[in-house]
Amino acid sequence: MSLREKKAARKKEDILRSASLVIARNGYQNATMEDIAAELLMTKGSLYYYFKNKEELLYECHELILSGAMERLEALFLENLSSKEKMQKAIKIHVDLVIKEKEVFNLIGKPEQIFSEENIWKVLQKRDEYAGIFDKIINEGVAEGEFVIHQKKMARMIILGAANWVQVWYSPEGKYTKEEVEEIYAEYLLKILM
Amino acid sequence: MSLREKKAARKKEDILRSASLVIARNGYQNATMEDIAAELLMTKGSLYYYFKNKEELLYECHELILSGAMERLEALFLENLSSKEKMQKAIKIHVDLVIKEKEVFNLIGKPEQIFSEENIWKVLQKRDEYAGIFDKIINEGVAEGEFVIHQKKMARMIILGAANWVQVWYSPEGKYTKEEVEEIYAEYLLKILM
Amino acid sequence: MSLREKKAARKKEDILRSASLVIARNGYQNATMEDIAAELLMTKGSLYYYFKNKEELLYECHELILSGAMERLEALFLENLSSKEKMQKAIKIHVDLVIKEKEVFNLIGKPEQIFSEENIWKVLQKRDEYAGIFDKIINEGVAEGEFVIHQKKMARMIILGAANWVQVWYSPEGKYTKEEVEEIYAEYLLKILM
Amino acid sequence: MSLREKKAARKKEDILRSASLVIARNGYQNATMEDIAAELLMTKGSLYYYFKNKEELLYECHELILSGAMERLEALFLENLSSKEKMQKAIKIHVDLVIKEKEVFNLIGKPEQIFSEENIWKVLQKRDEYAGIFDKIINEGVAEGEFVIHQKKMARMIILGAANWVQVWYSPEGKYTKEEVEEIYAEYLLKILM
DNA sequence: AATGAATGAGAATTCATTCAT
DNA sequence: CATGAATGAATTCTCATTCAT
Repeated sequence: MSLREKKAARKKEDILRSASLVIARNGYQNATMEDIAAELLMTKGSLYYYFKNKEELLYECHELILSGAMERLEALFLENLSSKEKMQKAIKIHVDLVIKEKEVFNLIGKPEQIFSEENIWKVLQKRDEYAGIFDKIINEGVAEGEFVIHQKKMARMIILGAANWVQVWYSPEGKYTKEEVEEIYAEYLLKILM
Repeated sequence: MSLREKKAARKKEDILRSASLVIARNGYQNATMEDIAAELLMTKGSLYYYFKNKEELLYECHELILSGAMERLEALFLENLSSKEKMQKAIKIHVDLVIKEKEVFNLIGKPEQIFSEENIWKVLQKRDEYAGIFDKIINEGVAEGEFVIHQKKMARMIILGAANWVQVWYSPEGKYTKEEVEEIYAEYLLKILM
Repeated sequence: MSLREKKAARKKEDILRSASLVIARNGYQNATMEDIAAELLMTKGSLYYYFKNKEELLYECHELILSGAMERLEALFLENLSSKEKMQKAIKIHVDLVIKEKEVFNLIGKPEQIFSEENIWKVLQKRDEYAGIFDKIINEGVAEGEFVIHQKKMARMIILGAANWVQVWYSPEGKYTKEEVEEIYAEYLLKILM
Repeated sequence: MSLREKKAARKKEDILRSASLVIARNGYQNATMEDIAAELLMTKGSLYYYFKNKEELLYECHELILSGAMERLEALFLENLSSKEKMQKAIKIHVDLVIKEKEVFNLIGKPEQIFSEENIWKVLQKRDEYAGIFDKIINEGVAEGEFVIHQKKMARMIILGAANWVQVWYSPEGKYTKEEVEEIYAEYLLKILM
């Protein structure tokens, strides 16, 4: 990758980060290309130099954020952890993600309303991969007798669903710090698996 | 209430029901007044006879659905039930609601993006009242020693959050019936309180 | 057709007429929806009440103009005319059309640059039908020995092509009146068929 | 002309040739500077080193193509040909040009929609010069008794107009070769002058 | 000479909302 | 009451053009 290309790649990431921010603030539909550009002190025209259209921009946001989170999750398998510990850490990572990326993450919920044919299945696939990591932890835990649960998929849905909701009520000015929330969620949600 | 008023009130409810449907299908932003009217074989102009504007229409949808659910929840206190039983039934009612009203219910999540100043606090208030019923059950359960939990609010958030997420993945064509989902959720989520 | 519908149909025609005018003046690509609306003292938003989009609007322009001309051409077959006379009258009608509708007519030339998949073949079809009337006159004339020509299609192309070009140079302020042009074209182009 | 200048001049011609191609394919308005540059494996920014703007580029296309054609036409006067022969050859040259340069040539039709004040009259002038060659052949033919025609200008309009239209329908995959079309057009159009 | 990047002035289109009838 | 019609503000996207490097 040449210097030029590196620079361009960095710029693209900058844009994605700003976009995430604006989208998190206003919601996807309410975030206009103008808003996103303004955040970067650019003009909206310039965004189209880097991204073919708004959907593409969003798609790459989604990709960036989810990929980052997946890396963190996968790293858990390199450490020497019990399934319980793995799941607790995974929950914390997920809550962290949800709080930091708010809206962008939330849109995972109803991609059909946002993405077109060509992207939708890639989005769903990525989401499945992401969820798959949690499934893997649950399966391992069950296999090793650490977890006792029959409806494994359902348990995963509950865990991720509960954590996603944090986005809705959490505020840094609130009663709990992010770390406390992570801690409590990790503890309580683990109960479901026991 | 005169006959005329009664008729109007019934019409209003019809509209709200159609609106819920369309919004659940397409999402709030994607549901146009035209779509909503079309569902009722009306023209969009007519909607404005009954509702001041789109926000108002949505607000009343929200009101209608939540009020209905609250009635059902409150009825639980008239029966002679243990806290566990109450919570299980409450969860089932909530999951039922979430599945049936999908999007409309979901928008509870980010009212700031949709409602204006004047409505927002009323919406938040209603939501608090709704959540308050779950809090009440939890509090009673703790007082009576049925539940063992310290972070009571957080537990309630987890329960409602997890249940809200059902909206995202549930499909009537899927592996589980609505009743099975309700059953499993009620069972698993109760673990959090024990 | 109810009164309402008649009114709407008339309005649609008004719009088409204005659109033709503006398109004739500026060319299709340069004629903005705003321009077209302004000509009618409307706002561009209103145009979308009557036409789904710009292409649709243009398509109907095309349809209207060509249909009108075809009626006039077909009427020739009801009169008792020799093929020569028919062709002369047909040429006059065509020149009249070309002068009056300038650009709108011209765009027939390269519909691929303007119309999308769904409309293009309808446009081509219509164009073929139109040209078919000239073919019919030629064929009859040849059958009856009035015309002597081997490459019949080519002759028709020459006649219509030559007449289409009038659009480019004709000006009401110029040396010839419309009627004179029609007369001379009818006379000279007939030579090709003899 | 220095070596540098020669190189630049050659590059300019390359660009013009590519531009002609792209414009012929897509039409002037649809041909973006990007498209034209891409055809040459350049970036659009570079085009502005050679041409002031898009109009200028088009203007020079026009100039190049018409000048080339005029040279070929003028060469006819150096041969020892009858007026009939001259006109037939001229028609063939023109048809050849029309087929090869399609769109670029066609835009001669409505220069007002494309060129600005400063260029328009130069364009019109060039066009008149071009047409003037045909007029000259006609005048000579009439003077020498080879042609019999009163409305000489009109006859020229018919001849050029008919030939211009070839652009619209001709396809190399069609029934006739370019040479056959030229032959037939030359033969039939000559009838007008007799 | 060439290019990557940015810009800004439109253009088409959508849609909540209004209003006369 | 209901509707057809009109509006205008907002939004996405396009592209010729510019300019620092």
